[in-house]
Amino acid sequence: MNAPATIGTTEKVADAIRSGIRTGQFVPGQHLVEAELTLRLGISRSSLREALRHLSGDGIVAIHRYRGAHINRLTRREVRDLLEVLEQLVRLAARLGAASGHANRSLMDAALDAARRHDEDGDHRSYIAVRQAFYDCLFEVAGNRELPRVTPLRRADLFRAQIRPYQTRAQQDSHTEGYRAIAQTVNDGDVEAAEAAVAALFAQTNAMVDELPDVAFDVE
Amino acid sequence: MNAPATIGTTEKVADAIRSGIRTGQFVPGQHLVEAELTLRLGISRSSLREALRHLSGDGIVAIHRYRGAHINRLTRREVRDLLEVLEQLVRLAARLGAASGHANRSLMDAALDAARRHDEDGDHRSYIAVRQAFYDCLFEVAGNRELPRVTPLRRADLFRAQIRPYQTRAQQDSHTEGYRAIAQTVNDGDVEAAEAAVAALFAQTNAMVDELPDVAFDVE
DNA sequence: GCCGTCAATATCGTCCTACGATTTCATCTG
DNA sequence: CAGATGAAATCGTAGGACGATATTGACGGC
Repeated sequence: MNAPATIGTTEKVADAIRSGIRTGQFVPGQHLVEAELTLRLGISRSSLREALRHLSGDGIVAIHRYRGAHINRLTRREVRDLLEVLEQLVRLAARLGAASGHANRSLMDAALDAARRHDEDGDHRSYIAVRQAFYDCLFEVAGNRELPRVTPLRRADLFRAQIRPYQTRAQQDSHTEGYRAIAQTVNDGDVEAAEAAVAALFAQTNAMVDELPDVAFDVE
Repeated sequence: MNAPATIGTTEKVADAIRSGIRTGQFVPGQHLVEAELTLRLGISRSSLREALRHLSGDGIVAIHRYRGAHINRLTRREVRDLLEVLEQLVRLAARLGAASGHANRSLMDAALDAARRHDEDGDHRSYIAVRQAFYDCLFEVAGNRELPRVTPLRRADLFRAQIRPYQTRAQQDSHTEGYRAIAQTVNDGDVEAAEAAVAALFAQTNAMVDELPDVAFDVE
């Protein structure tokens, strides 16, 4: 009864754009012309505009009156602010997950498996899958249903898309390893270690942001 | 250049509904019939639907396919989850605000003034104004622009609306005093005291939630 | 050659109508 | 009274229309 009986056009379109950002089909800063998108996606303008309005609420697209919608492109400062908030929420999730002893071991195991698989093939697509699976599991284990709603993961996808050209394979692996460390400590039920693992991951990410060139970000 | 040149219909409608929730014009659980709202607000169905889609992103209204939109009504558990997340974000804001020594004293002073004014007249409308002003100031002082975006304050408004009939004047005053304490500690630049003040406020709110009757919440 | 003005064009914002899809609800039947 | 049934209400999506505004490129003055 809680399952969405059928999926609506608006959601499909929003998902298409969101996943398009992750796959590189849409690039941050890109202008989204309504007429073109309605043709490409085979939908009406009404549905498209509803979807864009939905995405603008998540901070994924920005809508300027009479200038239309474009995929957001974050400034360095926006990224820093985003990471600062994200860290708190992920830390809370890790804390809750570690504290709930009866946690779904199997879920985190799945994330660990995904991480291992990533180590093997090392594709960018699999990196995305690992990230997605990791956070899904973490929120599931945390058991707080508000958390996935407010956590700006989709907005963080923008950041991921922006830095992709400048991210080395080593950095990616290191990041995945960070996920693994968090999953491990959460699984062990070690609250303090879990929080420390989250802090370490974000410290690393923040350091990377500091080293990235200006061109990776939008101008102030 | 960063100012929204003109305000669009969609935003106006969304604001109307949001403020309608705060003023009691719309009540949690209420079914929103498109035809009626378009008449009441004097807008087209397209604009209304865009606004509703926007609000659904904030978790203020829920949209079920072919059954329309209704103002969300939170369960006790949803409120607990919401408060848990909210506390972390407000704590971050307080920490940042207290740490940034050069903070806008005048802003927090305004919040304090509002709180004092509330103590005098004690109207519910002024309570809302205090709350709004307090959080606006806090986020301003914190200086993190992602914070106001993710903080589920609008969703907390739903909670406020639900518990209004069960909240005593003393509880309201106590809550306002909590705002005052946070503002004070942030103004003083005392990071630890600020975090403690936030924790105290939420401990109090959580205790209140535990004591509220079941009828104040939506059924599981 | 550079800069401001101005018209043409592209695009958006809003309103409107239409119609199939689905739920809701009163009614009928056994 | 339970379940079937059909009408009404409501929603979801499509598509067209038109004014409003931003963008672009041409034009002329300096």
